Amino acid sequence: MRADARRNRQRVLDTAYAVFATDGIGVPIDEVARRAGVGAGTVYRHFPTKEALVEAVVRDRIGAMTAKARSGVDFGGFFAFMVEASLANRAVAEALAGGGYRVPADAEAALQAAFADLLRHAQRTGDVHPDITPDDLNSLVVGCVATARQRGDTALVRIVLAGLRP
Amino acid sequence: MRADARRNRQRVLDTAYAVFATDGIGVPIDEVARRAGVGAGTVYRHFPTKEALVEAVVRDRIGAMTAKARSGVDFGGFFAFMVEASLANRAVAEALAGGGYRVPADAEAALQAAFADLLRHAQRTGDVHPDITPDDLNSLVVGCVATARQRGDTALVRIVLAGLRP
DNA sequence: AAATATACGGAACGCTCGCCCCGCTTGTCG
DNA sequence: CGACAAGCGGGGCGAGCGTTCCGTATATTT
Repeated sequence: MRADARRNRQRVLDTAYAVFATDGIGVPIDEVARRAGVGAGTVYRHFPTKEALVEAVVRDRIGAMTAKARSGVDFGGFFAFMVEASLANRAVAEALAGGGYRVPADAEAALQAAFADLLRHAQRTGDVHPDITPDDLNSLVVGCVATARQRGDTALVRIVLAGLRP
Repeated sequence: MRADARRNRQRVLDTAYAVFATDGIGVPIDEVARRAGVGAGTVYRHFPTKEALVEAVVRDRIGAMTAKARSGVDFGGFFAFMVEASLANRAVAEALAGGGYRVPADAEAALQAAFADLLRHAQRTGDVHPDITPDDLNSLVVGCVATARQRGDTALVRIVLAGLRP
């Protein structure tokens, strides 16, 4: 691959990352191209569809979340981290909520598996009610993100965590 | 106003009510017109913009919620009712979440006032933690709706209500 | 029944946006 | 340096949607 091509690809990716985080997945590709200082055709040469570009960005973020879950944080801390990350990145919030674009299945599965491990541990130590399932958690994260987005803070995560106690 | 005009207006309103409830605010006006058995021009004669039509529908639903809040239900029951109503009516859920179209200010204010009264009472009787504010509630409803929509049930409302206890 | 205002349907317009195409530029390699 | 492939920009196409327009139809009034 030619050097300028690789450079442009990275520029597009970085720009898309920033733009999608701020303005969400709805921004036109032309706008991403403009801010990256390239033509729309260049974007489409590197990412065959808009969805492919979104997926590249979201996959990266979900991967970072999974890594965080494996880094030794506790359950509550990770829950708060996910909500904060979604608040800081609108594209992630929209993808998790299932609005149109989907999170790549394998990345989502890895995240959920990591989250489920944290949950199991928290249930063993008595911090979380034993009836809660991993599925419940995903829904709760979506709800907390919606709440946090509307308010601009994550204060209400505490309420949910309090409700999860045995 | 001519008799057929009044009839058509009602048909459009009823159809919009059903279509927006099922498919959300995103459905094209042409689709509403088609299902109502009228032309698009007829819709626009009775409702100058799409937003006006949406507002008419949403205002009605918010009004029904406010009436429910004044009907003597308790706090938890009303909270669950709001979430269920939003789950049953996608347009309401989207309007409350602030996605694009706005709830008419006066209708929203009336609902919030009614909800705040219920909250105060619940706090006096010791069912809800005294630090919770009416604003917190609105956010929580949005979050619970997002959760409920993703899962298709409202089981997780209990978790939030549990977290609200003193 | 004739006259008139009112309402109707749906084609058409303008705009946005995802995506494609093609003439030109630029990096790479002998 | 020269030839050639690889890459680039941005105008253009088609689809979807909100909104408008106007020739036709119908309710109302006398």
